[in-house]
Amino acid sequence: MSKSVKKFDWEKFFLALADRNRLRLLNLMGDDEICVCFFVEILQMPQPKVSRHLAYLRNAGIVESRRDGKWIHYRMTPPKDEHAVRVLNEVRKSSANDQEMQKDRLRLLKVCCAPQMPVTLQGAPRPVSVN
Amino acid sequence: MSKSVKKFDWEKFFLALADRNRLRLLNLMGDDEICVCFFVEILQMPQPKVSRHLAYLRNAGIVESRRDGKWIHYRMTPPKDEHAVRVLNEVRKSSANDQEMQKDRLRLLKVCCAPQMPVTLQGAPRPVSVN
DNA sequence: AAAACATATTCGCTTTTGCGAATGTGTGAA
DNA sequence: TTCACACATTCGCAAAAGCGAATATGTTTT
Repeated sequence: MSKSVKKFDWEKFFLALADRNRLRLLNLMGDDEICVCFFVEILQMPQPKVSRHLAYLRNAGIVESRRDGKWIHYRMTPPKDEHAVRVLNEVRKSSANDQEMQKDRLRLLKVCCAPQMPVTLQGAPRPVSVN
Repeated sequence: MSKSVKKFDWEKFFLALADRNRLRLLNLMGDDEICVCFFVEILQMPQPKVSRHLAYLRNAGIVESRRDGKWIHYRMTPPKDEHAVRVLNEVRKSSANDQEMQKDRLRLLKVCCAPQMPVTLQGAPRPVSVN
């Protein structure tokens, strides 16, 4: 058993990135921790769909989650492989140039900073960097 | 119509990379031009399978092909998006650390440099950098 | 304890992907 | 022109992915 650490699974990693929904989720996370309800609100997707895609990213080792009472926060986490880390950086840089991705981020900012958040988000914990 | 150039398709790009067969093909190409029969011989895969995966890579804008008499050579080509180019560079660097990928490259070297190539490759044009 | 809430998972279903087998296409040799 | 060769494409099927709907799980509120 040459190594106890399992080899990084590139297939799973790329498969996780091969979906626009998931790229949008990653884009929204950025350097922050965001709770699921925000994804649902911003991306206007049914909650199970969001959860499914987040699970996909989690299984690929791209994001981690943290429970906070009723809420669960997701954040990006550096993959086990250094090259994969750099791939993700490129993805993020690329998202910065993308029309729809920019819109998503703007929507997130607008929603979070609004004096009163939408009904569906009443009481939800805002992303940290927006506080 | 803000731009006449179509946006780079990240989904298709990552989907193309999300398959070990295709990663092995890319690894064998490296900086060279290689003809299909070599892929078939080295990877020990049925020819239609190899062609299908090569077509996948071609459609994603990752490789190009060139006809040379009966033979068709494939080579990597820089994607339209600069970030995608860097992603590919990381993939290649990562392959350099991979056990099976190394074996594949060794097999290629050994087969090409042998005084007499295997029967299935008699007369086939060797990859350039091996000449 | 029960109800309300945020999120995760399961269940059918449709669409897509990958495969081997068979067939098609373009090129050079006989 | 016929054949052989290198490669591409098509076909039918099995496996996997994505989806909405329904349901399950864990947490807080009442």
